[in-house]
Amino acid sequence: MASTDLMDKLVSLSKRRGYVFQSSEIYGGTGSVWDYGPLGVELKRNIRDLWWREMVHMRDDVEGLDAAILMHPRTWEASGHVEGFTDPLVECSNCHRRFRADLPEVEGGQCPSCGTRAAFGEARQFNLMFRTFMGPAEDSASTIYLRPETAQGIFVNFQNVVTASRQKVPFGIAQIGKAFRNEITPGNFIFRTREFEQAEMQFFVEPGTDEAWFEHWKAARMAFHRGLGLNPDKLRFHEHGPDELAHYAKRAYDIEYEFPFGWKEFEGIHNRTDFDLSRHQEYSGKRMEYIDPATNKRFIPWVIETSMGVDRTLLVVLADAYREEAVAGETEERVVLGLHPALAPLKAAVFPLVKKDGLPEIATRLHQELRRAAIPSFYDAAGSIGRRYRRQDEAGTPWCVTVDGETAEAGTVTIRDRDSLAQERVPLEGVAQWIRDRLAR
RNA sequence: GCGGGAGUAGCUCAGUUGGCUAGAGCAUCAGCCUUCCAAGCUGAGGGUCGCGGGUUCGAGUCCCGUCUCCCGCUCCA
Repeated sequence: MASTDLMDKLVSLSKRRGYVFQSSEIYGGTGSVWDYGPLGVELKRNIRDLWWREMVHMRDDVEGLDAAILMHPRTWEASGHVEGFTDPLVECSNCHRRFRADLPEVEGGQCPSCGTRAAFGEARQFNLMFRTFMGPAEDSASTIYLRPETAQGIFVNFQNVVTASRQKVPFGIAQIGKAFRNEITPGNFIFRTREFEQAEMQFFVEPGTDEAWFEHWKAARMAFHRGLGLNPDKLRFHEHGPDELAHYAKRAYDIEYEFPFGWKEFEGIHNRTDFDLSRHQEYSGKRMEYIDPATNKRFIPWVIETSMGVDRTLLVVLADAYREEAVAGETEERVVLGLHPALAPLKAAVFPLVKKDGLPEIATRLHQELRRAAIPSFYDAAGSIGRRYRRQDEAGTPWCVTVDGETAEAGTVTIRDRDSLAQERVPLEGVAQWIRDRLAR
């Protein structure tokens, strides 16, 4: 399948089935902002929940946090974002490309792209941070920012968490939340948006142990994505060269996925050194040192960060799951979202084979039972049985349970597998357990 | 912000040199049919043709303006 095609198909399927809608569509849409529909919100929750389970619940050395989006403005001076995210840019009058005003060539009056000795015009300020006002009075004293990354909420709470949780270094703090950036070039569906969600963890370590922990988290995070069932051939690491490193990073690896529009990062593992805590110590005047209770050694911890884009991961999951395949005896291909069952918005759909002979009643009861067993289920009696299977294929539902003529006599139903199309007869009262067993795998 | 492309139903589109009440397929909904993989039958809902102005007896169609989206340009999750 042609790759740009695939993106169009994903956008289209997302809207058709209720995964992703464009924001404010009735007003013509808002650039680079997207809403998650009924299935999308479930998929996103599942991604968050799996991440949280692995990063927080399954570990003794990571604590959770949910910090506010609005933070004291000094935070962003300390973090370097006021400086690093505000670039004076000039535009070449010949090729219309923009460049940082402080590039040597530009200062020398030559365009780095087309090489002409071009007129650059006035430098304009590009601020990548969203600005708003704290309090109703619009004066400069109350200007604050929407956080451009969630990490700072963790750093400013470092001492609070140490005290409250009684954790000892090495340990981490994890949180999931929204961040905002006025990207110059948003695009590619939900890949680069101006409002986005991060799932990130800052792991605090003693200086000198940072390299080992970096390797640990690098491996752990890749293992996580493989565990989601993603095609390993489409996953890889990319190490940042010296000129790619962010202002705070000593070493950085991206985890990249081969999207239809190329290999792109959807998670970063960064060695942030002691940059952030040191800067907060400097700017706030508060001690950011950690005192090892065993040795009384004092140090500002180094930080290994894992930062995953939730929306990007959702796009990875959709792109990786989408397939079209021929069905024996049919001209139409079927569209399947082969989502890992743990990610699938609906785990099961329940159908009466036909709308008579009491089949709908039995199916409805089973549907209710599944829901009570915490198995998200969907009841559908509309259209032919094949049509209903196909609808669930597109929704990514792994199992369809059909109540048929044998159900009343033999007490069994069929469970149809989304990927193999195979059907298995299972006792009516054993359906919930059958599904639970497979979800636990 | 700059350059290019595009806006007609949920989707894909048709709509003639301006001319009847703006259509089709798919999708959706209701009913019928149907005992396992989208294809049958009957019916229904859904459009101020992106928005505003102009020309005209008459504008989806022509003119002007405007908005939005998509694609490309020193950003990163």
